[in-house]
Amino acid sequence: MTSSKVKISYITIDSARKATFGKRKKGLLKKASELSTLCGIEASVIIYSPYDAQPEVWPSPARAQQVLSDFKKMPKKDQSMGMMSQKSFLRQRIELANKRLKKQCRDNREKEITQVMFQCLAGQGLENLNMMDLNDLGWLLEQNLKDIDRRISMFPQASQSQGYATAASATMATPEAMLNSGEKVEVKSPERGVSPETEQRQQLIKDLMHSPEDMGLDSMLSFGDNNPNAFFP
Amino acid sequence: MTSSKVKISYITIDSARKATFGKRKKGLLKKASELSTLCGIEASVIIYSPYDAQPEVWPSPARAQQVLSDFKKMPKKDQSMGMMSQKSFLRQRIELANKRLKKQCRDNREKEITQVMFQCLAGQGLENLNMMDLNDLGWLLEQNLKDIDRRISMFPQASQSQGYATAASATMATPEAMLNSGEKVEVKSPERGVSPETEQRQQLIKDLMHSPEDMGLDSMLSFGDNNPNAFFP
DNA sequence: ACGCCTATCTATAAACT
DNA sequence: TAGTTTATAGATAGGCG
Repeated sequence: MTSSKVKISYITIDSARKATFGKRKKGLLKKASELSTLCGIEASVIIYSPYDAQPEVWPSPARAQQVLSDFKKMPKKDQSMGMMSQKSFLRQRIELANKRLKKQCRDNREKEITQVMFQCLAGQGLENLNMMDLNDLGWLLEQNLKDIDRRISMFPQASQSQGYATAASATMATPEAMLNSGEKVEVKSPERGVSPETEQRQQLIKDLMHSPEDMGLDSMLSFGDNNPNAFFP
Repeated sequence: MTSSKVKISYITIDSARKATFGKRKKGLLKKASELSTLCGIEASVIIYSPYDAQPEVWPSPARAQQVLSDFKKMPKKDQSMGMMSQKSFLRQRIELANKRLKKQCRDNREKEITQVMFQCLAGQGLENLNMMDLNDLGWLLEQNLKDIDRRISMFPQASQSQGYATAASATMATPEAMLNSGEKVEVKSPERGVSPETEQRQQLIKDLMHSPEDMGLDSMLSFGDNNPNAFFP
């Protein structure tokens, strides 16, 4: 059992080095988490080793990045002030956290509605949706249509063969109208049967989608930064 | 004398929290450095607290950033490979370190010569310059002149008086030529201290300077990541 | 190689200056 | 309030199964 004072220098024996690495990594992360908890501060540890495929990042890549970008965003004045009061420091952090939370909520909502949209495309109908969902769905469709229009307008001489895409945009370009008339009624009485409009639209959409799987429809319709690996792309 | 088992939860007493913070921060950084040394790995710790104006970043902002950007630059294949051998891991790191060193050398050389140029403008004359410096100075002047020409040509009716304030700060572009002569020797000892050549050159430059102490020449000539603000510009 | 154990070393909470 | 001391909790090196 450990007798010598443990010299801190590179361990040449592979197995011993790996063992030590495992233990000490664990210890370091624990210490970091304790410090963070005890003092209510933000901290981050990055360990980049050949033993792990990905670098170990505590508490998470996103948090680590956040700490940095938050700091960058802070007004110069605060940065140079000798020491913030604990209070203003915490307030600062709370504000930023709230901001992030809001953004997260927005993104989640967007993903949710995107799901709904695909369900509709798959023929689920809009009957079970409430007002808010319909509103958001409308918004989402609008955004997507704008995007489609923009893309179409990039072809200076759209030939007939692209006709369906154009038609799609032309036909669907009135999501507000869609929501304003027939749909709202449905919201009030969700139990009602499928309206003619809905069926018609479903058919239209199905017709419009020659082969939904082969083209990157996903990438065309999704937006926002869905990349969970933004930190290590 | 510590008796209780120390619950890990936010310390409400300000003074105690601050004291603990100081101790534990120190401990954490020590642990990190030990881990890094013992296992020959790259690690980084970021501590963002109201007690320090700047976030504490170990071993240095630049290193921290480097670890991340190095990783990003790695080919996908290596990232997904379960575990690199220690050897290839180290080779990878050495390559990247060398690359950085080369760039640093280039940048330093450029700054050196820029200094020389200003000395000349201040009337020091060219007597004390050796062949290499003269060559590089020539190159730098050429670059600056080209830049000036380019800028002038952007004014349809350029007046004479746009002058060299613009030119001075512009064009710090990468001179391939600079790499070819003396610099390569230094590359062989990556991460290490300042080589004799560099020292010699530093002396040369200092001799050329009116007042060596008033301008941060050292910081300009030194290698590695001495810039504490690089991470948080 | 992997996990468990325990003697020993290290970090640090609390007391004290 | 900050630095120093000291007793103890916690981390871990090396041994063993």
